[in-house]
Amino acid sequence: MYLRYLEDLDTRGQKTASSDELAQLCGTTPAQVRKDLSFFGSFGKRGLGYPVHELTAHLRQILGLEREWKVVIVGAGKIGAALANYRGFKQRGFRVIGVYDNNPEKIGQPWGEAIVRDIADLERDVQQEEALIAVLAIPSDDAQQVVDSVVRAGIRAILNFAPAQISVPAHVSLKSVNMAMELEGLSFALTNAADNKGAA
Amino acid sequence: MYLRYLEDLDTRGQKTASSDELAQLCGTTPAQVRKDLSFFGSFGKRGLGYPVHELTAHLRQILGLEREWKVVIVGAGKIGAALANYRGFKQRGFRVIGVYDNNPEKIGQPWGEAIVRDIADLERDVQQEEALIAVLAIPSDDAQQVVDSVVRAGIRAILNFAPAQISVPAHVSLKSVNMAMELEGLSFALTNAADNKGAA
DNA sequence: CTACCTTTGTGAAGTATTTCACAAGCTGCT
DNA sequence: AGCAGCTTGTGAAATACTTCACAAAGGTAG
Repeated sequence: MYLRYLEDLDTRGQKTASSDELAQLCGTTPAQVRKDLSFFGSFGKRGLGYPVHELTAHLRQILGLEREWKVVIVGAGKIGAALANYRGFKQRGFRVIGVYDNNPEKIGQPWGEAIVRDIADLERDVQQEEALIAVLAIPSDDAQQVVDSVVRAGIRAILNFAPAQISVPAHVSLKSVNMAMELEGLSFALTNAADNKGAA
Repeated sequence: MYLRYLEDLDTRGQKTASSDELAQLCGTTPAQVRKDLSFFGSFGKRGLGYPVHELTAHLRQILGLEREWKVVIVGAGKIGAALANYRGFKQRGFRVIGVYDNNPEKIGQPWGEAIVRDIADLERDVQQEEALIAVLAIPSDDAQQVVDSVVRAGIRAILNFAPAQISVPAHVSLKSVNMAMELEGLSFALTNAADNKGAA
């Protein structure tokens, strides 16, 4: 989160930013900003604040965004399309090396810059290309099966959009995004609106 | 999260579930499950576990899913399409009353069951229909402006997919989903893979 | 060079969350 | 009915996270 706002500031040519300023941008507190950043090192100058450009570079390194990550997208539906189109990925060093689906009508169709491939080739391609990240945008029923397959092929991290609980071995990182659950969280907030506060 | 798995169990006809079982499904601990549920009441039977069907009903009520929520989707791009198509919403009581865009080529086009409307009508429609939830799937630059507009019109909760920091008055709930940030989290996990564990 | 203003980095204090552990309660079996 | 085997609900302990508050620096103006 800090990285995003620091990049904005950097683009605008701002040289330094205080913990106070970052806190306001990120919707947190100055003390929080300082504690967070100090976990990774001592980047600021007392009396001045944090050097914007330098700190973005540090954060990029910490997050591992200096290198290029090869990503496969599984599922050529609407969510897959939204992701493949998302130019933020390329900018951040996430290169989509393939889009896969099991629907014969979709396989072979052009799709942005790429062509939808047969999910049967997924495991082989991941292994050959040494892709490390997979994005799952497929129905829940198929999710675990695909996960097992890409894990066999050497995937190390999975971003899951299927509303299903998925299990992975310890060496694989998993993050799930469930849109229905997000909306339900809002429903809860509205229903119990007594102490309702706007949150980020 | 509990609700999702309880519904699964209910569909499969399971009558009761222990905190142990729920914990395994949800990737947490039995003590956590019991503490969480006990916050809202005493639903379980000692020696038996939690009555699946009854508990789902309780949770739905707690989450405010008994009623219907009117939702507007702003942005008729890929993400908007993914959301409008998502049948999970209807099932959960979220009724999409309109899809809006500012692109003249899209306005008037059929779109699933609906027709894309002019974003200029958004504020009026929200007010007339008394929609309380807005989903934002638009470019970052326009986000805050649209937020201000729908807030004026009476919106009470916003689910934001634009990678922008948005501010809302205290009586409006806001949830943001940022896909680039999710991937960056995975990048961090892979980079610092020393103590890398699979997480939900 | 000194006085003064600003802002970091960080122990300590204060909150919040998670886990432990066990009494109390339910069911079924003999 | 009494016992045995589970499982909840919950104070207390342990752990994690956030906020406070202030010494230590860096900068600036005179």
